[in-house]
Amino acid sequence: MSAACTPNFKPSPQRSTMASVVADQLRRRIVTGQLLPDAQLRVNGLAMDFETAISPVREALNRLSSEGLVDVHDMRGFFVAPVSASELQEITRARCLLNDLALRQTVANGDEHWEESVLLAYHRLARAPRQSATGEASSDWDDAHRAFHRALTAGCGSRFLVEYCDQLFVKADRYRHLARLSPKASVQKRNSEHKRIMEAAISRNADRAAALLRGHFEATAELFL
Amino acid sequence: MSAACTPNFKPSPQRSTMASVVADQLRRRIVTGQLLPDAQLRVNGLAMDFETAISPVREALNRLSSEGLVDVHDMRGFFVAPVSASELQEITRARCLLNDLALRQTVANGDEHWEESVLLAYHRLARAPRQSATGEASSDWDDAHRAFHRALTAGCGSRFLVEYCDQLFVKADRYRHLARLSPKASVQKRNSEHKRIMEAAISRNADRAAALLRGHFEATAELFL
DNA sequence: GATTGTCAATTAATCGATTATTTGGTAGCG
DNA sequence: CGCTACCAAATAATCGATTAATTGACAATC
Repeated sequence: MSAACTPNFKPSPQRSTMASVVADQLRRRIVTGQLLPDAQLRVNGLAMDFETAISPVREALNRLSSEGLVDVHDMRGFFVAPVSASELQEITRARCLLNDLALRQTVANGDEHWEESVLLAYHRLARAPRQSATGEASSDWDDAHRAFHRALTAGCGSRFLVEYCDQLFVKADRYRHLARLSPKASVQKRNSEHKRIMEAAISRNADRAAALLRGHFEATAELFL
Repeated sequence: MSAACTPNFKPSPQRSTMASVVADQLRRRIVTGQLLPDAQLRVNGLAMDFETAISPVREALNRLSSEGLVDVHDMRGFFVAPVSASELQEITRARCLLNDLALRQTVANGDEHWEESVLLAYHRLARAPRQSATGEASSDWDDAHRAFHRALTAGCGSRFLVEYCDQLFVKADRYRHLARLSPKASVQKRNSEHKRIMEAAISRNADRAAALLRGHFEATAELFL
């Protein structure tokens, strides 16, 4: 809000660096599958695409490397992180374990504010169009989806647990997008799953919420496998 | 092994980049408390220290930023991540939760190879001198300590869970080092704790191992608080 | 006296060029 | 025919210099 209202006392200096912009863009492209697994990320080409020099691109790639979306091989360059069925199974397993843990803590400890934030996040998700007019996946929906899952676990009291669940969400979301790109992909409406999860969580039914969430994760993984 | 035996067919090209070396060095300095929390990391100064240019230093700092050891503020530079009692409590809590989970999975699933690796890691830890002749903390001991804790959870079958436990270990280890630097620090011998944890784990007593591990984490946190 | 505006010094971010390394192809050799 | 050594093109890593932003000191104003 402040940014929009501030009448630019300082002559609007760059709000963010080129490196940050490039990192955000590349992260999105990797997660949405625009950049395919194992693709080599040539610093020169990317610098031309983004109309910038190579240093900011390298900085961006170095950030993504610690997030696990990009692999660095010293003196050989940067590559989009590979995918595999076994990794997806590991991700799904870890998601089940960690989200189960977080959700139970949350259901036990969550306050009114948590309840409201889950309800709000669900509302926004349900309202967001899943694909844009052109049939492309909507990044608004993606964001709302992520925010909903984050809200679910956010009341657990451990920001690290929330953070790890979120990281796993992003990794799993990449697989979801990749599955969607495959020709035999079947687009399924599954918003009712989110609704049931929300209702179980808010009514403090930990066992039911955890089971639903687990099913939700496994169904997502099935799309790819 | 292969590196040592190879008679340098290629004229020994650089095995690693400057950026990787700097990143490793800085990580160690931050974790051991040589670089104090909130300290500003001036790229120019670091480049002179490491006798290199600013680009590799910036690359290293960008990698560390995604690991949570360094904070980047666009256009304001890089800073050593701050510490706080509340963060340590969150770290400890998350460690207890995740290691408990991992340890129970491991005790249920771990095979012979896992047992042997834990025994070996303990042996190396017990043998490593805790401080060098000059009284400085030994990085060998630190490495062995980390390897031991990693080995404990490594049999759980989820590489992500192992990874997250390891990340939390590093964060907690920074607090341990910082506590050690304080004048009123009391150096305690606590290797017997590791021994008991190992024994409980190998004898597949999940409850006992988990309880000991929890106590171990909380005792470590107490040093700082 | 506190607040705001200006300016120089400092430092961050970016750039273009240079150096070092890998890769892929080809010739020489067993 | 397969293997190794060599070379040239491609590309990764690094460097030094340039540009852009912030910080802190100081002056002007309310």
